[in-house]
Amino acid sequence: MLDIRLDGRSSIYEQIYGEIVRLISTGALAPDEKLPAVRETAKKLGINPNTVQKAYAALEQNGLIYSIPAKGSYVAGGGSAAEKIKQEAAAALGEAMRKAAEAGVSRSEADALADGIWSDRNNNNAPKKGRGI
Amino acid sequence: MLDIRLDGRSSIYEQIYGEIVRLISTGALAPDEKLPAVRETAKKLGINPNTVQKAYAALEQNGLIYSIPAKGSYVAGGGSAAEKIKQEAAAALGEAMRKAAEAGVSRSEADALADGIWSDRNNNNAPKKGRGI
DNA sequence: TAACTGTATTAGTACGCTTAGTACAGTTGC
DNA sequence: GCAACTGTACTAAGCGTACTAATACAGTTA
Repeated sequence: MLDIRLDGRSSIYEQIYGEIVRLISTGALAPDEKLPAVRETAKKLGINPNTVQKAYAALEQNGLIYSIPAKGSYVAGGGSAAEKIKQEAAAALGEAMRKAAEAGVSRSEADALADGIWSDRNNNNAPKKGRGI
Repeated sequence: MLDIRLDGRSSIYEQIYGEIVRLISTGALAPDEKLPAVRETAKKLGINPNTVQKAYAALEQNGLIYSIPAKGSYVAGGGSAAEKIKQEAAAALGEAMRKAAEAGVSRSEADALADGIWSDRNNNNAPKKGRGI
């Protein structure tokens, strides 16, 4: 399930955290779906179970998963996990916009960037506002 | 010149780095203007000169300033420093947009965020594109 | 020559990441 | 009931890195 390559770009537990976040946000992990066990993941990746447990604990602390002792860890139900991830991403986006504006990036330049991200062919949700961003 | 408060939000040299970046991007430090000496800044802040030197070295490595041994450190000329800062901010903005889109943030939601940042009263540069963002 | 400049070296300290070992309590399936 | 699984907790150690400091060096300037 987890497709994690232990390259050195960040710490192991952060990679596990990010990979699970990605799987949740893309829908690959559905709400209330069971995550692989701590020991199983550790064995598959050839790392210490404590490292995986650290990632799971961080996920639970952020409300993205919930764990039941002696049963397993599960994706937070009701879509709340994906919603939290989305809210955090939106907050980070706002912060990046603020810094960009401070550095002199104009709105039309931000427009051009967004054009490349939210390309028209995939823009199938949420109606446009009158004047645009 | 440098208005730096050594609060614990980040390391000292990073705060010095960020403060100089801010001064350059806002135009408070003009191209080819001389920066305060390493020892002078260190003395004013009550820290070790090496800490200031580390910030200056990072700034030079990123092309934002240039240093001449035994003379001083200067803001990169021709506006290239401010341009670099702007480019980096734009790159960071694009990355935040990519992550936000992956997490499910719609374009109209990004629109709303941008409305709060690039508010109309300050939008005095760069013409709008037809369709917006 | 004296006072300044940036630069380099070395070292101490602190912190984070990871591993390892051990243990506990609860659930599940036979 | 028992064995095998589950998450959880704790301590200890090794390792690498980040940060800061103390010191010394070499070059420029007046």
